[in-house]
Amino acid sequence: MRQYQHPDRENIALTDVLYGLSDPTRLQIVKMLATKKEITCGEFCLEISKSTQSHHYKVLRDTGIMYTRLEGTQHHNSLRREDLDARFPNLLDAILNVIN
Amino acid sequence: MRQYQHPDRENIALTDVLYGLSDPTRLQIVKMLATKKEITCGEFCLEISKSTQSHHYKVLRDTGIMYTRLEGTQHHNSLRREDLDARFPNLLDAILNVIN
DNA sequence: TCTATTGTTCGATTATATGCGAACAATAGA
DNA sequence: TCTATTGTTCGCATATAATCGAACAATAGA
Repeated sequence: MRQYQHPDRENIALTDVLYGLSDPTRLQIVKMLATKKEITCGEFCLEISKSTQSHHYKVLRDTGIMYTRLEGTQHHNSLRREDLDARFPNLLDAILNVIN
Repeated sequence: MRQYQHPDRENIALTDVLYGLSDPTRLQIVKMLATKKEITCGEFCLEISKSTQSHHYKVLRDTGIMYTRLEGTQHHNSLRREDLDARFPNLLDAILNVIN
């Protein structure tokens, strides 16, 4: 693979984003993404198989939540905060601020 | 049936709410609920079968998004705005304010 | 008591989602 | 060139979701 297809900002759909965030593992990933500029896949330290991790990364990319930049063998992931804030003001903050 | 089981405020889970709102039909229902105090099932005027409607109502009740009050043969539905705002400040507003 | 109204539940079908191991692809570095 | 590292894709199994028609339950009103 050379590069990923990330949806343009205007093509990010609310229901897709809500779906993307409705899985506990993916919400956990997003919370971690919110704390740093970029995180590589390995740094998430998830206790699930690599293929399942890849599945969740793909969902997050496809729904427009996460951006993945390739550099060598590593994938640097970041939260698409500006795009999400522009499309859905306050949504991400409201979700990230929830105390469990 | 006599009455429905609605989750208590403290048992409403973020991922459940996000899942509940991630379906276009359910999001549409919630948007309508936000415009009135109560809406009966029939008043939603959805173009899907009654059984599918009931399924979505059940999801919205089970996830803590909607409250259903029985009165005669009609079910009066309302958005659990106070409970949702208390659990997840600004979340509902952020979602309802999205312009499509 | 009978009938219409309102909405749910049941049973089935089809579609999506989640999860895993194994195989694969791309790159970095020895 | 060979090997280790990083992460994806494939193929499959299982679970969950969405949808429908038909049957059912509860109530209101004639």
